[in-house]
Amino acid sequence: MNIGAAAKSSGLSAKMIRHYEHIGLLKPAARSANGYRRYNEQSIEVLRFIRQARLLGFSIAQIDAILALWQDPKRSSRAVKAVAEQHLQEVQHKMQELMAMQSTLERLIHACPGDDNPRCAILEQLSTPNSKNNT
Amino acid sequence: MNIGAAAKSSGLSAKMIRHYEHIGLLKPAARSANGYRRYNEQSIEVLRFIRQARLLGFSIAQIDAILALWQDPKRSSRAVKAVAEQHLQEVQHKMQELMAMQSTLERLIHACPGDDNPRCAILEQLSTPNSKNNT
DNA sequence: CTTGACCTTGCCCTGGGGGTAAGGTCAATA
DNA sequence: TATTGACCTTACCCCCAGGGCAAGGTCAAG
Repeated sequence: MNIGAAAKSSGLSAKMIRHYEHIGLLKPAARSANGYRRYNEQSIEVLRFIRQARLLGFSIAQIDAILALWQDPKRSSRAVKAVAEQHLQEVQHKMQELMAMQSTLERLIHACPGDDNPRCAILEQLSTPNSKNNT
Repeated sequence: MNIGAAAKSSGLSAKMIRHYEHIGLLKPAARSANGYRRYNEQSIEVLRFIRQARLLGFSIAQIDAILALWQDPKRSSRAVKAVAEQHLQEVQHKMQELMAMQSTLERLIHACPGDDNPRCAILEQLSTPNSKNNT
């Protein structure tokens, strides 16, 4: 399997696969006589694993850790869980930031008439930095 | 006022102020005889405006648009509202992605024993790409 | 006169790749 | 046989929104 087929089969792009190899997330792929990267079923499984982890929002560094655990038969599920919990906390932190933005934005949008007049609650809030962004 | 005082007074960093000038979000600041950037009360207001908008998550491009509207007495609040609504949609879109990640992560973390054994629901999910990520 | 706090520009770094260039390879087709 | 088109290779710059650091200029106080 060349990189295109590996990409199609894993759901990653060829660019991502090369990138992951370049930054050390993947071991350098074996090469054919013509220099093409070669992939087998085992490497496809790894690529799919990475794709699933990316879809869940894990960072490359976290995937590096989880991947090592995955391939370590002496791992503890505790170690895996710890990475996932850390990622969950990051996700929840970002969600809270977004929720705060959302509620402020909704309030401002509601308070802005949205007509032909220049008067606009959004601009007024942005130009008065002393308020406390309540909902 | 030099850039350090302007930074302190606006809540931005000096680096951000230079960056905003470099990318054209800010008009080039006036310079003192020694080459230092000079800021007055008007420019501080602009910097504060930008900071408030960044805190709400607006992109630089969006701030560029809102800033132009802010300084245009013939603006319509409709135009401002449109930018805010677009940003709100982006925020909500990201929130939905994060919420999907969150529920899947919570489910997997719950299903992972977190003990000394290698068996781990998280790894099992990541290595089986055919599931549909239900809550 | 020197120290320390400013300021200047310029360059590389972050994450996670996308886009494109310039060129090599391979199988099928005219 | 020649050529076309789909692959593959490396290498470079780009995105966002700056952070960090270097090397050097400037200014006021001690």
